[in-house]
Amino acid sequence: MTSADLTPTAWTILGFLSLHPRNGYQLRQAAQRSVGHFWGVSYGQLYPQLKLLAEDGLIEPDPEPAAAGAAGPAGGRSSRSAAPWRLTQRGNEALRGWLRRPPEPRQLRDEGLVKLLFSDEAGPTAMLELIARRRADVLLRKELAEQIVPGAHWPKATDRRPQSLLAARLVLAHTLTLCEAELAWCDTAEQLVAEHRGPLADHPPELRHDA
Amino acid sequence: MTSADLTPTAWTILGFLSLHPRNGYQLRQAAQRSVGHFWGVSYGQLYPQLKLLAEDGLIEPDPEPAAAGAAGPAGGRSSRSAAPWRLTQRGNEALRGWLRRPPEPRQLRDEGLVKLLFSDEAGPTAMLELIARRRADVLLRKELAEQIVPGAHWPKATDRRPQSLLAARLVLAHTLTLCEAELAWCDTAEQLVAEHRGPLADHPPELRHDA
DNA sequence: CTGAACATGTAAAAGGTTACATGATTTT
DNA sequence: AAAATCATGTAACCTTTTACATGTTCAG
Repeated sequence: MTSADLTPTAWTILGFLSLHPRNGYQLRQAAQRSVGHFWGVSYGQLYPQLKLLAEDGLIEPDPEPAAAGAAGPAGGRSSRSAAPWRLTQRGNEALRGWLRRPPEPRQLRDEGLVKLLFSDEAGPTAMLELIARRRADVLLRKELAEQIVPGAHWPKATDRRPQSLLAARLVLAHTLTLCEAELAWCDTAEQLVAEHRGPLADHPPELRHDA
Repeated sequence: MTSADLTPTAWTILGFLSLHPRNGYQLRQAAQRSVGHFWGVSYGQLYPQLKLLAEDGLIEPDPEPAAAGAAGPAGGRSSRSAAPWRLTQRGNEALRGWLRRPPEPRQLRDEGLVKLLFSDEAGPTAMLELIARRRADVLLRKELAEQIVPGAHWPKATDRRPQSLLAARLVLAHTLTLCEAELAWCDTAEQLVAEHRGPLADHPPELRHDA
């Protein structure tokens, strides 16, 4: 049970703790902010998983010797926040093992797209509504991502800071690229619906999407 | 319990049946092929849901009077296939109601991205591997999508065929657009990792991604 | 005749989300 | 003093996935 059996949520916890120690609340916040749109972490899983990880000896309470230096606006916890967790040696090893294994295939559940697929009979207005809603969602996602500047506010005193911030930048770029592509799709999609509404569309004779 | 309470899978079933009648097996195949990459439908859910939908009077066995016309390579069921289901009037109404309601927010679980985010310490090779794997996945997804021609092989005799095939085209375009964007990201990402590996990267002083 | 594809189901387990419940601390 | 934020947890529910189990039909 030492290394391979953890739940996806548990691995995420280890990952975030590998950047620096935090408590449960901070953990969920970090996850929410930085990977929320492609990796949900809910309280319901978080605390039980923390307990399990601690029992397995993969994480432990941080003695937090790092009260050093400037208690700047970012670096220091104000007076007393709850006990942060940190990775143990074994936790670190487990994390590295996980990172080396090939990732699970990505899973997407996009009800909006499904509705769109079936909306031929529902009419162009319904389609436009789905597209508009999607645009709004993507726009929001993109704006949230743009507020992220990879790595800022890393606690100064605490070590363990990754040598580079390349990874964070790559992930950020991924988000932005896909958001932009999806916005572009929204434009074309709206156009196509509009065109279709007008000339009543001659559609090619034989085709196939579902069989 | 008539209309609003169905599971996501059940709505998908209704959606596909609204295009034309099919049996469970065909249903799963259609779902797999056309929306598999953004909407999973597994056998474990499928048959129980079919039963429930039938009990609720939203679907019923198709009397299949449509043995008419050419028994071409595509149109006709060869000799005897299993009983197909079709939408009832109430099923159709329920479906339309669902289509009008705003969709659930899309949910993504992308372990590859999470691993990438934590792979700074794992090194450039690990990163490149993650990117390469992603490229392969996306490429496959794109190729599968390209084989789809919206609407072909719709059973000729059966009516209920949507007036347009616009919806299928939009969904297809969505898939292709996003695949291409992701492939472009793979290119840049690989480049960035390579650059980083070389000059040892001067990275800007203060930043922030997770806090 | 043999293997592939067709076809339908069940049971168990895993996992996640939501809602509920509670209390401390900090800010207004 | 009240409200917001911090903080930790539990329990029920809901779904999906996976594995198992079985039988038929069709093509080579």
